[in-house]
Amino acid sequence: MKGIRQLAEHLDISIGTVSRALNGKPDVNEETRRRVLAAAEELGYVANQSGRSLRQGETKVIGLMIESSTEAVENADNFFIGVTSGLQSVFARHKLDLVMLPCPSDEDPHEYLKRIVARRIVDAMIISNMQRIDRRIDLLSRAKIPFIAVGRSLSPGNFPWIDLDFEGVADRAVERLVARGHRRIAITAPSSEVNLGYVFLESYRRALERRGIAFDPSLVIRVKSSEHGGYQAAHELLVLKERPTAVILIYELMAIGLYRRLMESGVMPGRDLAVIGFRDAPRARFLQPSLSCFRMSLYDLGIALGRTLLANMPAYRQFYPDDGRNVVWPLELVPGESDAFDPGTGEKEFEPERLSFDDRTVEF
Amino acid sequence: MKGIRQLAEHLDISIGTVSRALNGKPDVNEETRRRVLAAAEELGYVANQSGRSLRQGETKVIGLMIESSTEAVENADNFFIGVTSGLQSVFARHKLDLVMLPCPSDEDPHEYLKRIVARRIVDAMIISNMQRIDRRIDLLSRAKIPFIAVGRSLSPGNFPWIDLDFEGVADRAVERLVARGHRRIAITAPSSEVNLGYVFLESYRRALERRGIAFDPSLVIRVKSSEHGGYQAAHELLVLKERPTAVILIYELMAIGLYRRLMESGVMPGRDLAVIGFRDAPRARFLQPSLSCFRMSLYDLGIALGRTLLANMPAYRQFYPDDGRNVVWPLELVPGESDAFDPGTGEKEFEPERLSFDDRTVEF
DNA sequence: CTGAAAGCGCTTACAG
DNA sequence: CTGAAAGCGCTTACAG
Repeated sequence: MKGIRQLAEHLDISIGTVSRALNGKPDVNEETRRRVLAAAEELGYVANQSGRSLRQGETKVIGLMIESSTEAVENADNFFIGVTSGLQSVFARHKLDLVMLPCPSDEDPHEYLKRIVARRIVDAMIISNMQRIDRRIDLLSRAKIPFIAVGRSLSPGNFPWIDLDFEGVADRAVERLVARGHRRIAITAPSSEVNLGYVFLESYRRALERRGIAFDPSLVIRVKSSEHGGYQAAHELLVLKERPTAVILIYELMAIGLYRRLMESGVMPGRDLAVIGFRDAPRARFLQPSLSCFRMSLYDLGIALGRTLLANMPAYRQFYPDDGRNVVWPLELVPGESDAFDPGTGEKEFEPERLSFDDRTVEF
Repeated sequence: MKGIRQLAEHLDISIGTVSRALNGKPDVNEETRRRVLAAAEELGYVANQSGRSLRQGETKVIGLMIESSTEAVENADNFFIGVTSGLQSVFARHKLDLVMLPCPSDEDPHEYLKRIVARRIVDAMIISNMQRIDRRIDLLSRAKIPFIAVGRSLSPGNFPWIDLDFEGVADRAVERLVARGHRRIAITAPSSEVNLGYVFLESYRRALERRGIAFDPSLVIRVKSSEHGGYQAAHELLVLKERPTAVILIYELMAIGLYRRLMESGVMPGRDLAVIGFRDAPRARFLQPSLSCFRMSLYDLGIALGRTLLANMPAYRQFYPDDGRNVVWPLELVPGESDAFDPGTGEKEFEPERLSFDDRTVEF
């Protein structure tokens, strides 16, 4: 089966009628529609997207830009594939397809996006990994391509975004640690210009301030946002002259590297150092002792992103009258054992289970 | 800037000449070309892809289908993002763009692919997660869409694929373990119909046979190919009446869950049970004791996939005369500490470093 | 309810 | 070397 013309000839009707039948237009005889649908199904006809797009001026495709730099990939930890399901469940209602657009690591993200946008491959974009100043916002605004950003940016202009509640995370983490008596609380921060690093650090600083604790720049450990960065962060903590009694991590995977480096030095998270992680990545769930961290539903975030994006597209706005913009997405604390260390007594508050390899419960 | 017409009017020449200049056709005055290129750059003109595709009958887009079922996602562990870089480096030479097409988890992968193919969104496909019988092969062959599969399948017909060397992995793992005196060697296998499970299991069976060891079905542990599956696998190993002394894992992330469950029972990999893992996932690198496993370059695999795919596309075949099909991709053994256990003496061969939390090297 | 025709933005024989 | 024109496969006013 080639095109609509062949299908029309096969049915001995005009292509216009075939098109109308296929697209559910009301002014088609039901019997005709039935025949058309049956023939299309039988012959496996599906409209060529280029033809449709050219005529309609829209592609029915929405792009999710993914940075494939090593660091971004490490961080992602399936963040995007998780969000994807939620996005698709929204888009499916409107027969919109989602494609993930990986920016080659040797190409400038701005140039890549420019090319994709100019070629009109997609009707709208979802961008993430927002930088402190992110020129992509200006690019998309000028090109009048609807978009939504996963994350805020200092770049001027109003634009729709949804960001994680870094303020809430930092505040609750500090609150929890201070309640246990911690005063020297370190924090990790990304070494790049990614905006969330600034937001998180500023939130941490304010959380300390609210509790009358002076901000100490030496307790801000700048490392790559990766497992290896976590390893490095632990190393830097261990060599600090005045060591902190607690550390708050950014990025889900840092905890794994941090644990490893600490344990190499015989420092046990939750016993010798309180650790609070960020998002509970699937990988991190297997850490021992269990990590106190924050949880969110990637699926629900995907739905919110999808709805907010569509609410910003003229053709779909009507379906999402209540979906505005600029949501701060809450995360829920998942208490674990990693922050049980009490700096006052120098002891942990409770005995984490199954810590020692000698605590055998099955004879082998 | 809208279309080529506006650009042509601005330059006061015909759209045909603009098109030829932009597309590097030889029959264009160099001065004219220079002017066209400059104006396009200045006005930010890029050809509308739908127009091109419709006229040329090709989209210059290659799709990488991704299954977003929970299990597939868990397994992926950034496998695809790793391969993506290699693919893009090949495609970039031909101005081909790569898009990742995530199949919604509630949609049948076959139907999804059918829709994508029929809509002519891509010129060629890369498919993976091959099933024992995989109807997508037939679908793509019939539709005459060039494709390459990451993985073999029993489905009939010749088709290009590249698969990992499961035979080599199984054989070297068994060889290594047998050399250390193991006779009861368990293996994990996926509980699904994914073809690599069958290939791996058969390879393991033959590897045992070559060394005169009887195949024992009770030593085949069927679990989900995920961290949690690894956890379950360890559990099943622990309750076996006649316990194995070694286990070979499939899928990169299983090791993490397996380690956890073993340690909960005081069973130390490398000391009480020999463990050999599959691919050295970034996550698994942080395991203690270090995992003996197999390594490969995802980037190089991506390049090979890209070249082999293009060698199967009429328009690009000429550039890749030497790239055939059906490569079995080798993996390299990375010896670790996890298979140091000697079943004869019941002792490990060497003391894995930094195993005990009491082996402190830094005072805290 | 249906058909004939225009036209979306391109590329490419073809004529000059 | 350039321009005018055809046509890729659709959808959609428009006429009947």
